[in-house]
Amino acid sequence: MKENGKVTIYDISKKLNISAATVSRALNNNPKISIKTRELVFAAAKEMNYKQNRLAQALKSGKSKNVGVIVPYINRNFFSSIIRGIEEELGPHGYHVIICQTHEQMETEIEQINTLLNTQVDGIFMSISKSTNNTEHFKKVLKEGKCLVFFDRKMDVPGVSSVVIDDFKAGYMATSHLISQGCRRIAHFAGDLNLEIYKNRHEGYLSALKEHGFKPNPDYVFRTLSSIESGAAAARKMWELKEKPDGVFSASDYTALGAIQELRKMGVRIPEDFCISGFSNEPFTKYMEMPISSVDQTPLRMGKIAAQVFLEQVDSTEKLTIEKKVVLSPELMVRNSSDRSLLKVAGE
Amino acid sequence: MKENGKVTIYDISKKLNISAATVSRALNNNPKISIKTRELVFAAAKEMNYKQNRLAQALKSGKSKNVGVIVPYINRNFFSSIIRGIEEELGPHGYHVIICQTHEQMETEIEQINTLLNTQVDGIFMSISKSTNNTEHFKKVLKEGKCLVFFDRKMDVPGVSSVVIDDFKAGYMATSHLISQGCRRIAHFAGDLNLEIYKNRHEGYLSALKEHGFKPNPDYVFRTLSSIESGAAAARKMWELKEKPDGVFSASDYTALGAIQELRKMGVRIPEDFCISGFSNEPFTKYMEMPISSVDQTPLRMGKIAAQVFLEQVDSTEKLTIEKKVVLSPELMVRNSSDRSLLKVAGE
DNA sequence: TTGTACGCGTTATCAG
DNA sequence: CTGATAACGCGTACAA
Repeated sequence: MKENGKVTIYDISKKLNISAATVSRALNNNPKISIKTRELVFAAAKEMNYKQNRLAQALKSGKSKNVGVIVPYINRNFFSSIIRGIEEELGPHGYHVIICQTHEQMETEIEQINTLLNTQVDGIFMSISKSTNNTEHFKKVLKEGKCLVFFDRKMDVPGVSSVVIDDFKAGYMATSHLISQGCRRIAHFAGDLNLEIYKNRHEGYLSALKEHGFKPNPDYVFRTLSSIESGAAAARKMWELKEKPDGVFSASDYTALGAIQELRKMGVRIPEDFCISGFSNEPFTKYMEMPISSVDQTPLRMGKIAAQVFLEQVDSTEKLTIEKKVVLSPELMVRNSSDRSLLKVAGE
Repeated sequence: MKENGKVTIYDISKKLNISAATVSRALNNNPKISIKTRELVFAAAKEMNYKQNRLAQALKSGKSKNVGVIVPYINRNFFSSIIRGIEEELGPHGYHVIICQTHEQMETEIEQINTLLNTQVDGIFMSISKSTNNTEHFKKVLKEGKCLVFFDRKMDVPGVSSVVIDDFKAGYMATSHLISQGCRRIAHFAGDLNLEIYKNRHEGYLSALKEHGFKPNPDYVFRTLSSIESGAAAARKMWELKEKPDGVFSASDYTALGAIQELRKMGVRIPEDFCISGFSNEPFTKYMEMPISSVDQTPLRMGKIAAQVFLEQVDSTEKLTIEKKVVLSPELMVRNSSDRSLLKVAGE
């Protein structure tokens, strides 16, 4: 055994007095090799503690068996769950997952894409940053012949596949649910309406209102950030209205939480006086004493499906650029913050 | 521009009628190259949209500029925060982070290590799985001359650095805090005492009791899992005791949460009748209507420091195998579930 | 200051 | 079935 643990097929070939090419073939189970030689090689390989050098393999084949995943922040539950899905789907196929963060900055997003391409990844998965307003860097990925898959936050780029949830439907579902609970003046905490996902949630909200015969009231739509403070502020503004809402569909769980805290301070009873549904199914929503209804985006499934789309693409017969758009259905988790069905029974 | 975007230093050298070596040197800012040539090369490189192939570089240099991070599950807040810390510290140094999951299985842990070594990573960061009871695979990493750094869950292996928090101190702090709040019969939800971290928390708990003149009561120590159900079960068992505890230091936030829910059902007032502190500072603990006290393990910092340890190691003058043990101090986050200081004031 | 030649570890092609 | 040779893209002694 050599010092630094770097055993190559050459070392094996010398020991066995055969050529390195033969060793390589034996190791790769090439059919045109004698069983005897193969066994000899495997035995020697094991004995010498040989390991394939995937770097050399990659350089030769042009396939690194690495993929990059770019997200705003990896320690957000939603993103880390997606990454988990990708890893679990791709791992068994021999891929490694390289992670990158953008911190919501387009410049770093561009930089991350560049370094990933330098590293010769076989594909890139990503959720675009909030500040991204340009698609040049995405096109570059395609130009290099690499596969690109968007998840959740996407832009329309020809040739790029995407996996998202149906945000329109999610908004529609949540709002309809509130209506079914007896809410009549439903507000909306909208998030950044420049982002496709928030726009779609908003439209789903409007659609549900109209379909049930309610006239949307622009005063009921609040621009919010995804934070507790923003939710509290929105709640206060909401309560200054002449005709106070009796429910809200919030495009963020954090905003929903802030609103709940604020409304409680003001003595509003939930869900009796006011129903609320959040978005993302953040872990905390189900742990509260008053669990918060929320829309689950099934991130694990999202990651797995994104990975499957990638696999189809790379396995497919070469240059045929497929573009696949997968739209997943969200799941509404109804919890106490919007569930009036058990109110009368609860006589504790 | 070539078809597949694969521009090499050869393409540049041809275009400029110089040798590839000169191009390489110019690109690497080798001092012994004329400024004029350098500028010519840079201009051509930019124009031809040249990108360094890090794979080839890595094969040549023996340094891939990739590190692997192995954790049980990446979508646990604690782990994803550590990974974030590692990425943010290492990214600026040109490293990429490859993530792997063990699902708490030693066999997959071994496999992940092997494939990471095959990929020629420059180092491996990891938190060992619960079922790991053997150090052979760790030694193998060292034998290959790669740097290994444990974080949080570690084993003692000569030559391996580690970054952990002081679990003993954490247990001591939390327990002392409960005592300071007037608790006299303090229980402990212990987790898996075979794991070093839980053992240390338990010992910190015992130490605090003794130091304050309390005699530890074995009946007050409960073996628990890190789950809500386990916490509820422990609470019930606890309440069957003749002398009921009046506080608990839980080694897990989930267990603490389960206990709180169960105790409330039984009409126990928190923190008046019973104080509780959890562990990990999971996001949900601070969002509850009754925020839960918890020990913050400062995972972001932990990741950054682990990365720094790695950098010191690889930058150091070669084979000198350094072994660095960093022990971080935990931070106790005191919240309502164990804070009696404001009880009399609260007259709302 | 620049060019030549070689090697990193592997696989594919072409002979034999 | 097996061996020699080239090539993937880059960096670097050595020579000029």
